[in-house]
Amino acid sequence: MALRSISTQRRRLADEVYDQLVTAIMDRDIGPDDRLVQEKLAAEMEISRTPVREALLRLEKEGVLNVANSGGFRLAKISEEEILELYQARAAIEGQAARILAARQDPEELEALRAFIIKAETLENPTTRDYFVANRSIHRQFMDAAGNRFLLEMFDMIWGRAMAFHLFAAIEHTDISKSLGDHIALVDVLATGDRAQALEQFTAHIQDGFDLHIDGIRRSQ
Amino acid sequence: MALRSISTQRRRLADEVYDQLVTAIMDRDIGPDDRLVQEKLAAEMEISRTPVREALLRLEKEGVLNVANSGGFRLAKISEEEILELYQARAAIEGQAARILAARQDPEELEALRAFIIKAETLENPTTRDYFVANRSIHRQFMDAAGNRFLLEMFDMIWGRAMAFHLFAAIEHTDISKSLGDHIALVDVLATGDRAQALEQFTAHIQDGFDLHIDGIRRSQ
DNA sequence: CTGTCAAAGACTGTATACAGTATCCAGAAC
DNA sequence: GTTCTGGATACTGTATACAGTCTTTGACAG
Repeated sequence: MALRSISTQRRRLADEVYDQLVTAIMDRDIGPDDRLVQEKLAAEMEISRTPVREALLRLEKEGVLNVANSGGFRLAKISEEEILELYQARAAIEGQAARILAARQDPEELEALRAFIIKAETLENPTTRDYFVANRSIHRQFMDAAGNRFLLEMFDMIWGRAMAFHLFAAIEHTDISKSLGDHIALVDVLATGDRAQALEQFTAHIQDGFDLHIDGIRRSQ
Repeated sequence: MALRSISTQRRRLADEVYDQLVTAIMDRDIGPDDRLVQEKLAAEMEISRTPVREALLRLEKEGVLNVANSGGFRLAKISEEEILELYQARAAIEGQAARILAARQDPEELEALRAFIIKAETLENPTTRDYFVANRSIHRQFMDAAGNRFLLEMFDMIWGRAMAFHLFAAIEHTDISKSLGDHIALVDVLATGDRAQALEQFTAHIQDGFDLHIDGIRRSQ
């Protein structure tokens, strides 16, 4: 008998702090004007500075936070330029996953993807955030299926940063049914086995997202 | 006029430790059997445990180190499977950069790349490591030219990990002149402006690297 | 009113101390 | 001889203490 270890990885306080900060940022509890100071956060959370410091430095290395010149950390700003770069990076990562999946062309796998998409997009009265979460989970599922841990890691990095930057708050909640058609079409192109075409279509899909995004930003200004 | 800040970022002791560990790994001063213990390293470097801990945790998060079950950190092992994934990720990142460069098709930029390649490959009695470094710097130059900071970040992540894993030690020192032709040909395809073709050729170039690599590993066993 | 200098304050980085947990070993029990 | 069980050991995570640096502010000189 081989029992799995109960907790594969010890949970550190720093991880807890990290998670709390991330959700706080996503929930807009932390805004661009807030200054995050180690001592204050530690006091607030009733722990010592050490784990707080660790979490803050991690977020800084990930590009989510910047050191403020007067000490403390601030939310990093993102420019329109950087948004474009983020989408370009997405296209690179997810396009490659598409190539891999198209080359493999595993019918079972593709069927599972279809099922996943339909399930994920069955939302009642979805908010913008619901839509975002569903969209992300669908795209992540493609990545997961491709089975390359580095690509997956980069995917999470990109989307994590996007969330941190409230990047999708500007997106109008688009028609789900249209999007569903899009995602299913992505599976269809994988089924053809044409790698170049798969890449192209994924890239185009992401490009659509970008256009929508920029449009949303422009209109919200 | 926009003057750059003198010291963009304060240098922390942890960074120093990190760098030392990375070079030690690359120089094989740290092998797969060594156990890295915070206290011992700290004592050896005559500093406290805090910055050492920080550096070790960073390397762990980057996948270079693993926590050993008996405490301390060990070099992470990499499988042949993971090497493939690493190359796939490379293809994704660098292929996208190629698309960007081909789309831009800036003659000056391409000329600069050519010059860089020729300069970088002018090596006398190069060792395997010299070759590796030159190759890396050439590829990085392409990425740099593409001008996407996320792609560049991922590039560094991938190559950093590759170095940490001694991934290129197995590669026989191949004929530089052949490789030079290859790299110049990469610039040529960018000059045509054909994005799909550019992607294809970069991917093929990286595939060649992979084949060589696997071959090297197989032969060294 | 403006510019300069000094002192205070705020925060960080580093060191050290403390507590908890997992591992390993020795000796007892069978 | 093998297996179990304490206890010592080793190492980490967290807290706290200390020292240095950067910013800001206030007073004074021009």
